[in-house]
Amino acid sequence: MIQSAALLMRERGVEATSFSEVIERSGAPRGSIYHHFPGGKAQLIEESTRYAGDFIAAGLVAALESSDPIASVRAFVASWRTILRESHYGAGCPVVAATLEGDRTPGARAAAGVAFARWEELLADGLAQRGAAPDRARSLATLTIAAIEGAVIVARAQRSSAPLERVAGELELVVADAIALR
Amino acid sequence: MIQSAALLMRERGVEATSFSEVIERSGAPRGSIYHHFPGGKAQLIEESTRYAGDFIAAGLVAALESSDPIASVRAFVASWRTILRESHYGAGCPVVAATLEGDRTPGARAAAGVAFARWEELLADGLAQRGAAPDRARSLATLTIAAIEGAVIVARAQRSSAPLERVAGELELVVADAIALR
DNA sequence: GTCTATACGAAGATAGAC
DNA sequence: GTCTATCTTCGTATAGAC
Repeated sequence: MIQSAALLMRERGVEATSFSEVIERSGAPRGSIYHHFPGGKAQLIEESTRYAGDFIAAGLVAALESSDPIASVRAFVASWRTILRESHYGAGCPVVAATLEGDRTPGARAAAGVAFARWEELLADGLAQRGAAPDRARSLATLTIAAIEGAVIVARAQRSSAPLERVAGELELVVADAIALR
Repeated sequence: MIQSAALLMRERGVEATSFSEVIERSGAPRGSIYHHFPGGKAQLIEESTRYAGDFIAAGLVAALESSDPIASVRAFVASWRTILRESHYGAGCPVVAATLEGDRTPGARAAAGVAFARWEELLADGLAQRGAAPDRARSLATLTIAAIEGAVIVARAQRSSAPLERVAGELELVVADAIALR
């Protein structure tokens, strides 16, 4: 159910993700929703946000296995490209969705903040260890994550991966520069 | 009503923006909703997205009045900082909201795509005219818009303007580099 | 144009049996 | 744990009077 909710969140947003659809997609039994999630929808969304945050963090760790930081950025971008393409630009990031409609589910928004911070930390450490100027590693990481998340949104609106490709190209230049400056 | 809807969209998202609240905030008469918007909510959201897109484009034009492209980026960032601060990190970008919940309102998503393209065009032209390497102006513009939109989201999730500041700093470096390389 | 009243559906949540 | 049934609320949309 948590996974299904995350998938629905990234497609439709939090508010448009209903229990009915989560049940339908996950095949979970109707009657046990409030047994597993006594906190109701807010709890489900919060846990799904955490799940998605961890999932994407794992992808980031995998991308950072390369010793080349540019290859890492490229691998991270590639995973988003795949999501966009396979969903016909209908799916984005569940953590972003949790942020945007977070006033009604403060727990989910907080979980989104934690997820972003975690990704940033992973990426900043990775960049610093792989030759990026240490004092710039953190802001580079923030830029990378923000730019990719933003690019995914623009790509969905325009139903084209071109914005993501342009952003990816620029990010590669920036990372290369930051390493050369060291 | 269009303006009120845009304000609600940027705070709560499309799905959570109800006619009742639009009426309440705008002071418009209940009975005339479907007189002015025969297409119902979808039409209202679509027109609000266009309105917001034009509004932000106008801000971008104003920011581009400076002859210094870095000052332009700084001015654009400043307007987002103000929105975040004044809303206590409760408000983001209505055009982003229209994109994320766009499956149910394809017209609004399309309007969002047009808005992003327009901003990108304005910024790319401005950067090219102000000394940015011509062949990079467009991808620089995409990066700038995507990164700022992404930073606004991260800032909301973390209830802090720090991510926006870090992204702004990096963007200034990138733009400065692109001009120096010319 | 704007009003009131209302139809209609969907969603979250609860109760109590099994 | 899971089921069925139901409650309540809320949202969009429509109808028809003024």
